[in-house]
Amino acid sequence: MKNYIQYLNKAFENRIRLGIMSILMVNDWVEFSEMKEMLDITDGNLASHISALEKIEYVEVKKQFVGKKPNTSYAVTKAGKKAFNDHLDALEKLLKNRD
Amino acid sequence: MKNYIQYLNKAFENRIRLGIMSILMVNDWVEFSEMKEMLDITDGNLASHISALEKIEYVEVKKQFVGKKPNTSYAVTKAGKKAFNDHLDALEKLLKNRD
DNA sequence: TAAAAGTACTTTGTAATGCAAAGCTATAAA
DNA sequence: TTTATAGCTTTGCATTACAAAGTACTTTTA
Repeated sequence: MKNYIQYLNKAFENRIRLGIMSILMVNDWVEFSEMKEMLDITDGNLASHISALEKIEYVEVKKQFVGKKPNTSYAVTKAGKKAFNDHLDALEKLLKNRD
Repeated sequence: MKNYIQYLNKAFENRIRLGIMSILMVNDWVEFSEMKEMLDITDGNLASHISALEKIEYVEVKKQFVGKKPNTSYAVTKAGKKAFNDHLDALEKLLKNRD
């Protein structure tokens, strides 16, 4: 048997980061507050996980004003998409292609 | 959108425990040394993760002698199977049934 | 028969991680 | 002028991860 766990991406081990990525994989540009509500976590907690994904360039940020209110939105980068798909492939192999 | 991350099982967040469970889901009674080799981790590390799964009764242990050597084997319990399948369902929903 | 090796842990120590709560900055609305 | 909103950052504490070393018992080897 091949050791598939080595291909799992440490960045996606945490449930919140898994949630963030799975949201961003199917939604272009999601707002901070929207994401916070979807995941049902504190703003500080979300900020720290998002910034971890930002630091490794899996997520990009857009800051703008909507009307007169500040608004931050997030999207997954190309590298983030690849990394996440690779992770899902590894997960699938781990779970199904066992011999 | 429903918040699916809440249904993920904390016990399976770690990659090694995910590996242990996915091995035990398809193999009845796997030996300590065999598992250690499959996962390619230190014996101490394996022992601690296994004992965490034992403590919550997702894994059961059988100690015997094979010839004259001590031999420890592990299997997933009924509760462990259910918990793991529930976790996989949650994962799948998180990743695919997004709306 | 003494030393080395194997099996399966347990203990120790340290670093990393997770998270809530509080604090902060800036603007805007009441 | 107080309060609210948005989005963080900092703090502090508890938990987790993991390597390395230690342990106990048995067996093999020199």
